Amino acid sequence: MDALYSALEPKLRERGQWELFEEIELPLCRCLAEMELAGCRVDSKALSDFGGLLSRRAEELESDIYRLADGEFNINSPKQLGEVLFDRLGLSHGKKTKTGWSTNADVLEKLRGEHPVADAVLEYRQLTKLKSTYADGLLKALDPDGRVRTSFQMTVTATGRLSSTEPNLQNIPTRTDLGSEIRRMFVPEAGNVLVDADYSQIELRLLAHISGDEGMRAAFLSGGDFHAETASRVFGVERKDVTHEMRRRAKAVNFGIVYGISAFSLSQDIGTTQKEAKAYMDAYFATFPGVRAYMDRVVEQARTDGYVETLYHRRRDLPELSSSNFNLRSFGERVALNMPIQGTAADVMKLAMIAVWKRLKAELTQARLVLQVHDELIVECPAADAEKASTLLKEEMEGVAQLSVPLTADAHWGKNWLEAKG
DNA sequence: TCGATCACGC
DNA sequence: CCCTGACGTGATCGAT
Repeated sequence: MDALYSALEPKLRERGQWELFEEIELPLCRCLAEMELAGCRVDSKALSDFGGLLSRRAEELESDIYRLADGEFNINSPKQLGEVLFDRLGLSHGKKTKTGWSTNADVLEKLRGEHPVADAVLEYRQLTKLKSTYADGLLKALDPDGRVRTSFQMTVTATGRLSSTEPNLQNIPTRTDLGSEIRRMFVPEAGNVLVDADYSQIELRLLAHISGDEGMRAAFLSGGDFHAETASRVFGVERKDVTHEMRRRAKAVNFGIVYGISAFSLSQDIGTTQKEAKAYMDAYFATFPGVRAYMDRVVEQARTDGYVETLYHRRRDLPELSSSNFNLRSFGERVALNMPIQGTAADVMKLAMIAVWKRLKAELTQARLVLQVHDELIVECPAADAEKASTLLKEEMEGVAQLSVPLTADAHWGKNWLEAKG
């Protein structure tokens, strides 16, 4: 230990990362260890019943697909599926992969009007994914005491996020009604509840803070619906005249900006022409000029330094920026834009976890942190402590960093993870 | 065993 | 014009 400290401490200090180590990474270790040890209780009966339901429905779809395709084949093989769809049935193909025509969800959705088998395959894919990865996967990982225990990795991601393996509890379905049923099967011990608290728009708030863009800061300070506020400013209409479609498009632009999106991908996202998507991006940058200035600044700085860093000095090296390969260089630029935002969000969440963990130890000894999903924390506690735990989570998550825009978190509780999501 | 494809999360 | 959204994990296929 002494040898490691004497070798590594000066290196960290030189890079301005000693505080990152002492105040974030090191104290987080114990917190994560306790979370891993606590695990999450799963209703195994409900899970295995659900698995049975999925199997039966997948089997029905399987025979539908064989009938519609006029022959049997391995639906799980993209190669065989592609041959059936594009060679035998002659359906129109979209983009290519390295090995043939793509059969991904994007492509199948476009084929919906062309042949009923597309819809059947989409549904088949959803069911078999839920069955194999979640129903079977979680049952396989179940410990004898009825709890699943993930492993949180601190040294895997390039941005400072955690990752979760064996089982991955950071990608439990939420998007579809059928998929989110899996969350209903994450339950507390008898007499307990699950409390779920999540940051609202943390990455966009950090973009507003870090870029210092006045318009974007004002949109958050107004306390309203941020995507609708964005739409109002970008489309130049009164807040009350923002349509559902305008909000949807503004949301897609907000989302894409954080990742360094192109006009092409944005147009794919919102279903417009590339020209129209570019017009939205231009309007966005005209509305929030500080964001564009920040993006130019961060890429320029990254080219000079060879790395980017978060507010807490977590660093990512970017050798890609000096590549002669256009695609690789472009990738480096997108990473330079995204890492400081995503990474600072990860830093903030880690600080919040440490703060929550300390206060729970002092004030709610029966409560324990059980999961983290990037912008969301889940605590299991006695039902009688639900209100206190919710308040504690909200206070610590919101108070952990002082930004030039409000940092807000919402907390709910329930008798399972789905309910606790609120 | 491993790369490719696909699909789930944020 | 290049070619096209960050970060992850896991199941499955199929070539080796």
